[in-house]
Amino acid sequence: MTMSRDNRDKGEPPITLKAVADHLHLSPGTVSAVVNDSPAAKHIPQHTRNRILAAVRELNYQPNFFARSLRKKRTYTIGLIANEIGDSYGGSVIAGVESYLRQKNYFFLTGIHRHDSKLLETYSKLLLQRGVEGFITVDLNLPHSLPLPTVAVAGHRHLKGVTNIILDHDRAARIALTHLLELGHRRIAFMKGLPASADSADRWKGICAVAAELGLEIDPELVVQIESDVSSPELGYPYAKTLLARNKPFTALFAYNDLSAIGAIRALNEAGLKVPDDVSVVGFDDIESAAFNNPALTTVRQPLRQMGEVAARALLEKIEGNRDGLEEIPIQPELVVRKSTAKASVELISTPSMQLRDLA
Amino acid sequence: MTMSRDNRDKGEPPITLKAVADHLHLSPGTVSAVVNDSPAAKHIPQHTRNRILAAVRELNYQPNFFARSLRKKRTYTIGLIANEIGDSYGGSVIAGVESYLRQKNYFFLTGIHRHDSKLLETYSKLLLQRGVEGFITVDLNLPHSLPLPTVAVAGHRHLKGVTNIILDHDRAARIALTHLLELGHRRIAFMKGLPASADSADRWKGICAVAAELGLEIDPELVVQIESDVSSPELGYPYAKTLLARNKPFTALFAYNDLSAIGAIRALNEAGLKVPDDVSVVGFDDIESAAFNNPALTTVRQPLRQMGEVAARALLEKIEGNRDGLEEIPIQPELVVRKSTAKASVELISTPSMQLRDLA
DNA sequence: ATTAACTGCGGAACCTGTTGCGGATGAGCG
DNA sequence: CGCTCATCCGCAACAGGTTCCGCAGTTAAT
Repeated sequence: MTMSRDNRDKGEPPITLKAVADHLHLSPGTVSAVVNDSPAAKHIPQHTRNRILAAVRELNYQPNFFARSLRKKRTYTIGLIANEIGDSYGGSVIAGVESYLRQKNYFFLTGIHRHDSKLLETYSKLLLQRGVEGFITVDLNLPHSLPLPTVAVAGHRHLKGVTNIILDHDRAARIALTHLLELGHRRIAFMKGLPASADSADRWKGICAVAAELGLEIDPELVVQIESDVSSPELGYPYAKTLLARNKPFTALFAYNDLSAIGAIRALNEAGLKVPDDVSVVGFDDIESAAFNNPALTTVRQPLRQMGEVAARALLEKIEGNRDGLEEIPIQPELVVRKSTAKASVELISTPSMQLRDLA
Repeated sequence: MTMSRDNRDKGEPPITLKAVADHLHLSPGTVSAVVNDSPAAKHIPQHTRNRILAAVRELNYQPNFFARSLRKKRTYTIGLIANEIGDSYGGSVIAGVESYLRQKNYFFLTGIHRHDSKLLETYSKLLLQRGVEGFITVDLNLPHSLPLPTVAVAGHRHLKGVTNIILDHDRAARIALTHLLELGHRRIAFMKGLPASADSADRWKGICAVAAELGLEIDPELVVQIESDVSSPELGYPYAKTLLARNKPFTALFAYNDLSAIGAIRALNEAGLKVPDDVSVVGFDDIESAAFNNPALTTVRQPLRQMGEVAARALLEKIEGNRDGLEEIPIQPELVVRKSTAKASVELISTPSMQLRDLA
């Protein structure tokens, strides 16, 4: 019944360095030197090397990772601190990190804090104990710098030893707003992101700067602040409702991200407004479902996966080069025009589209 | 310029057990016993314990994880082998795993194989070297069992020592087909999943069995086999086109999963068919974007996050209890009726809806 | 008054590799 | 033949904990 497998206790004992050495009537030190091709092996003749390498293969010797780490103080492991692992933003970035680390034979341990700042502290301690050699944070404003090389994806604070991977939010605002202006939109509504989301402040600053430059006035009544912290389109739905309830006409909406754009479209449809006929909607990120939303979303693309790869590469350079590296790595966004934006209809500007809803 | 931080070489030396012991004029062994509250500490009086614990706090002693692992042969780490980390299916399961492991102070290392079977072998070796104590696989048919306790999410092979977490595909087929039949659908098209996806075979078996039982005939011409391996709605789009090209009328489509359903809806729309007016579509999984698709997707919900949690719990029980555990843990699906299914229109059955397209 | 049992803790071995130092061996040279 | 030097490799310390054994000293039981 309780037939224990006892993989830990019984079974063939693993092949240790000593076992290989005994097998060859050599000392562990010699075998170690050859296996690692260390400077100490300078004077080991080829003949002996071959014998050792053959035995290593024959016995299928696998060095004990922990013994090695203990001695060398290298773990080839980094800590990845993110808000969530299953959402489309974090998931894409993490996939990028993973694929770069894989090439370099590194692994990562995750600390998923779900915006709980206490968890953040706990995690950084736990990961430190586990010997990570650096950190990557995703969509997080670090309250203070960490005691190891760090790369922050979408981090904005300038902290000692932290490299920020940041999108060019000015350009992002410029391409999105120019697109909407060219389509004839003047009354544009905006969503501001959750303050806990690292990009929120900069993205908004970019929008304000570019709007001023382009002569576009931002009506405070057409701006809503997102307050909830979910990573589903539920993120945009209630705030679009709020916007509609203000009864101020608008012909376009620049959402905080794709999720909130999709939720907003749902709310607009429910109010009897068609996208893009009555209202154009622009998203942000270009997550996978953006292209397959109905209507397909016009959005500002962030190369999320690539940002993950760049972050991983920058971190390994800091770790292995033992240098501080760049303080900032800019990433260029790109406008992807799909079906959720169209020419502003003139009538709707004079006859506020809101009234359609009021009649219904 | 090249001011090296050298966190690894310089800086205060970390507090070791020996440092604490010296500070207290005790031996490392004694301190260790108290810190771990081990049986050896049975005879250590409270007074001494307090002294030790106070010093530990005061000096902020953090045991070296690697030294500990080396000696105890426990790592509190598991290996997670999945196809992809950033997609909505894998991401949700992984989020569930993470949240359970977190509570138990375990971590996980990932092996993302992207359906490359060589990578799978490489990964299981690498993870083994890194001392993982068990494996969780996600959406993968293991070719052979692994030398450690394993839990397979959506695994179907019966292998020694492997616990499968599987959805009740019979029930899944029953609730979906019953729903469609009740709406009057008789000509139902199906998508079969990629053979590399672990659920494909069982899901199809369930559909065939239940269809037979309910007296529904499956027309082979209304069945398409998915052959591509992407995790975006692109997964369904071309296959829905194929289906349409066969020119066989159908009033409903049971897609392989939500992604393929969303892609299929796009293809149907492009062919001039309205969902659900002309064709009803049922998805599978209930990923986050299903609810916010337009039309909102009727789908068979798999509690993915919960499946991840259950997998993690089952694995830790196997590891810590040193038992084989259950061979199978069934999970119940649930039908979520939204807006992509509706009554079959009678005319469309007699006048095949395909002809609408042919006229256009 | 022995003896046994218990208390409190030190010492040493062990886990598995890595590394600096130096010993042994043989060849070359004067 | 003795000396030097290069070659090849073993030894032992070390990384930081864990755990078993057992020594003293004290207390309780016989």
